[in-house]
Amino acid sequence: MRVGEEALRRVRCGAVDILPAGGLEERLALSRPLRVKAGFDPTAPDLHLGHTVLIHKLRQFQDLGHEVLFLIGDFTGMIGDPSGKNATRRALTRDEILHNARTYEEQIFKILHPELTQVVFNSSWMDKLSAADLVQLAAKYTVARMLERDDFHQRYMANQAIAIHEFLYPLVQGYDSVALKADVELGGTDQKFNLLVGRELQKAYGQVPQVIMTMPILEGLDGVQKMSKSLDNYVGIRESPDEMFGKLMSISDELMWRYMELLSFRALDEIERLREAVRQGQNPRDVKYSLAEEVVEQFHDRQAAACAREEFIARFRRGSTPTELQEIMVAAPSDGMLIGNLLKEAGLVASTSEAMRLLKQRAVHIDGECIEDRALCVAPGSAHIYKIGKRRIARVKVVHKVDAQP
RNA sequence: GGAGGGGUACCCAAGCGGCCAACGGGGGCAGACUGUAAAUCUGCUGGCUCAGCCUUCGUAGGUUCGAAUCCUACCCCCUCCA
Repeated sequence: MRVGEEALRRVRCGAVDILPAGGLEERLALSRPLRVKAGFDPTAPDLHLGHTVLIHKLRQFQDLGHEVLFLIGDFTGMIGDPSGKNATRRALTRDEILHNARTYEEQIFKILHPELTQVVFNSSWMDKLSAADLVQLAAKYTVARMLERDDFHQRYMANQAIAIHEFLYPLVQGYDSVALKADVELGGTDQKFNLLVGRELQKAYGQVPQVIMTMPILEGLDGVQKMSKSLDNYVGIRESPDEMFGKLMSISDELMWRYMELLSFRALDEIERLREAVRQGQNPRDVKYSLAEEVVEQFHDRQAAACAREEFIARFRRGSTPTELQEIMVAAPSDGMLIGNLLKEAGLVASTSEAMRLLKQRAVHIDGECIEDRALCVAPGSAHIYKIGKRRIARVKVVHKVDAQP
């Protein structure tokens, strides 16, 4: 295997840090498949676009014939990485983690080559580690060096608590690299410290330290915080084309460029051209359309992406009702049901109080007609299209309730 | 072990006997506008049989005509000193 200039450029593209300098070139020159590791915390059952920045990079390594070690941190998940957070994180239960981990495997192969991917769980070696082994591991690193990590440092300086077990996280993650004999480890920029600990530990265990590579962190839909399930600012890779498309259209015009860089396969100069066009007065909406379409296509297919676009335009630009309507059945007593209760029963609102508010705000429509009368009583036997705001819409069929015999 | 600070709605955070369903900000939702579920502006944001009623301010009691606000006990979190 010869290291082509082009291949090297592709692998390096987008990375923030590659350490040590020149290390990647050396490894690639070894002419054997490298063991490329990336770890994922199974804290949420769904992978989202934030993860794909890293997974795309893994895929590029595979395209060059290297082997990917997709590590599911089921053991570390129970510690909860405090990286980038200003507080200790809640530890997950074993069941939650196992459930989440299982769904990961189904999802990653939308991007990765199965035959070049090894899915591994760090519990498989961590569970075997004895308390003595763990003490030995902990002896390989010092408190002072641990406190160098930015978030630990800040919390320490701010007199905020740092639990002892949080120190274990970087150690265990580093030990994973030892156990896997990783050649390269990828991670987000917030993982830099942990990745470096991996190098130290590999050295301490007599291995050649891995090359580390950090990728930018993708901001969530709010454009400020990192994309994460817990902040509900994410686009899951298993979401429907319409949902994905819509969510991507909801990002701000500014954030769109960031997504373009990190999620699109477009060449940099093409992105620059689009930027210029918008500066010249082209509607950024149209650029967003094409971005959303490209991303949907990555996880579904071309046709689904085109449909999603059509659907979006029809629904939000022209205000027409979606082609596929959700149908909801609600059972009402024979003398009818108040509109507030009906909306709640149909699951369109969380409470009758919310229904009342929305009625007052002129947000409720039945068959396109705005409803303001909170005393409106809907008799069973009817079926209409109920719309609340722009996005909540369903055909609600009101049926007769079978009264329980006294 | 000792001393101190704190637990308020989805989150942050005011309030410290009645004007508190609880200031303000974030988030969310809705309306207007629009070039988009962008931006901007406005409103809403505990529940219900909704111009009224019911339940919330760590938990359980108590004082009072009346408590998130005072008292007692308990639980939890944080800091400092050992």
